[in-house]
Amino acid sequence: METVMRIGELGAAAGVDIETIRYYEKTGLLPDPARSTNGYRAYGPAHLERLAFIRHCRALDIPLADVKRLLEFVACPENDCGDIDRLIDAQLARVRARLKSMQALERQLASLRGRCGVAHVAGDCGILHELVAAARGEACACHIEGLPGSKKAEMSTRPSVRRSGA
Amino acid sequence: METVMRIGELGAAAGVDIETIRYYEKTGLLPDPARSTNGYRAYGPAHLERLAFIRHCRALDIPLADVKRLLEFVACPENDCGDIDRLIDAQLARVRARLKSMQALERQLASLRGRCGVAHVAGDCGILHELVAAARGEACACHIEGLPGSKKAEMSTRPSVRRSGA
DNA sequence: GCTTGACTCTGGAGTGACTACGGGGTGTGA
DNA sequence: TCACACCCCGTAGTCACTCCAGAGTCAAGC
Repeated sequence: METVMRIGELGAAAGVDIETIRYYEKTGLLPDPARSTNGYRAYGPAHLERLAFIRHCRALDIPLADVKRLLEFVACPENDCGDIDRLIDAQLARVRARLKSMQALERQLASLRGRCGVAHVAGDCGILHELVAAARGEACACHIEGLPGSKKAEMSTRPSVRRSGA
Repeated sequence: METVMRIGELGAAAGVDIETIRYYEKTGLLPDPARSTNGYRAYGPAHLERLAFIRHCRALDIPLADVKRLLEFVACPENDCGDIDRLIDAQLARVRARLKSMQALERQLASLRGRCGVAHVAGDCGILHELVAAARGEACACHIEGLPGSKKAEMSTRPSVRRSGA
């Protein structure tokens, strides 16, 4: 059976960019594969399984450092798994906190968007007025209920953005 | 009136780290301030207002590039504000998409966590079993309803993590 | 006058998880 | 022989900060 794959095939099989695969290798998440005579990486099914595991964890937003720890548990099933519990708990807590602030965010933006329906001049734009007023600390529709970011809410002095995942 | 602030005072007034202020200056979001004879930055109330505006936008998870555009609208109120609408709409769409996937994520993790209650050995850990099975593409409790990351959901081949904001 | 400590300056590097690029080598079908 | 797709490697860029080293400034206390 020809279970040996080159990097492009592995990537296609797992739905992962080849640059990402090389990145995982470089950072020690994927073991160095064998090489064909021409120097091409030669992967087997074990690599595919491991890569799929990593991507599943990443889909769960588990940081690579934690994925690494989980992989160690997979490799050493005799270890105590209390750490796994704690790891997942911590991840769940992170996600829930983030979720809460995202929901607040959504309410704020939805409220903001309602301010400006028709095309006109920026000087009259309700959105812009609202943003400026909010920055001044005046009462604004989107800060009705002590939302994160109002000035120093419990969540973060440090908001964070990702570029749109599309 | 002594409305002139040094960077530390501005930071304290706006609740922003001074490194962040310098970063905003370097990237052109905040104009270069005047300097005292000793070379220290000297800020006025306009800087504080602008900084507060930026932070409010960032609390709404608006990327700095978009904040820059909003600031241009603030500076030129005679411009057409249709772009503001679109900008906020796009931001709202981003946030809603992200929210949806976060909710799915939360369900997945919560379901995962339920698999392993008592401390034992990793080889028997339900969480680990579930993760491995899911990576294999087998039916798993957390993928009941076509969630992102299952293999190539509409959302992203590219999950993304932030370190916990605490 | 000297020290201490808090504050400021600059430039540069590090973070996480990729993503992109440049310049080359390899393999295959026409 | 050629085009073209694939692969190699190393490096740099992305975003929004965050941290650091090494140096200068300034007021208060001794």
